[in-house]
Amino acid sequence: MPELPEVEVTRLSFAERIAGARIDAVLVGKPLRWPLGCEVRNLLGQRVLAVRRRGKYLLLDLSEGLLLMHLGMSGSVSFGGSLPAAGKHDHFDMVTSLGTLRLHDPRRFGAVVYASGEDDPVAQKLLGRLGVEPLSEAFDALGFHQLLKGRKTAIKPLLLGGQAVVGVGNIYASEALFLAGIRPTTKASLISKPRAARLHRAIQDVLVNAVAKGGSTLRDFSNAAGEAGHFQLEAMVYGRAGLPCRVCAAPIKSIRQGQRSTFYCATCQKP
DNA sequence: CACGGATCCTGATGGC
DNA sequence: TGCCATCAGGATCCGT
Repeated sequence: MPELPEVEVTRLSFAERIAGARIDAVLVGKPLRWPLGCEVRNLLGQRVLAVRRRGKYLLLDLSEGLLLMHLGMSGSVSFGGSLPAAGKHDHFDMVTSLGTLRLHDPRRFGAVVYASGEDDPVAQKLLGRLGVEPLSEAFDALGFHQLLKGRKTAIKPLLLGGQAVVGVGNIYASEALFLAGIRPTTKASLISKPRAARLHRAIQDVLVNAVAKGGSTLRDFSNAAGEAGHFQLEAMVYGRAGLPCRVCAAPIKSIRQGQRSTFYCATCQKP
């Protein structure tokens, strides 16, 4: 569920409410992708100063450290003053003076990791190789084109890799390539400067729109306050195999790239 | 180093 | 309370 828009919508839904909270208790459930990396008692008494985002990570600035949260494939966060008792898929509860922050993650590809700060090797291992933020000034069309020129792989799996740009996942990669009119199988190195500029713009547009709409989901995404997203009502290609293209009515195609499904319109998107 | 594939885990869905 | 195969929003690790 969580690509950049969902993570950002989640962040916006609880960042202000949790700011200043004192951590009173932490309950861990089944193991997540990586171990917490510290004793629970090290967290107690610390304050949550702010919540930031880097790629698909949520970064909770604590008074003496940093908590990195990742939602994996199936994770969601809730924050509130009266959450129900932890269920079988609630694997991290942080009870604070302002409410409980809970990570719900059936598949457990998500993680909560403690680091002393962003320079901590633990944090660097997770954040150090991430590409540029797509909604920041640092994401520029020329630099993006330069990066594509050096890569032989197909553009769609490259977008998922997180080295050229972070935050674009399987849904928005297909959507952005549709908006840009580029076939997902096109070798990155063969994309011309104007087409790279179009893709650069499409990535920003699709992500900004998704954040504005409250995040997507094919199923059950909701933010930390329990409100659902609406993007699925407007997907141009994702999940629409065999259905008519919303622009030209040709049937949307579905293929596999790197074990992931890709959707595109063979008419609107050129190799 | 760049690339493709296997892998972690649980649940939903659809064919039989 | 049927069983089995397939697929699902991510990202790392391991060969080549």
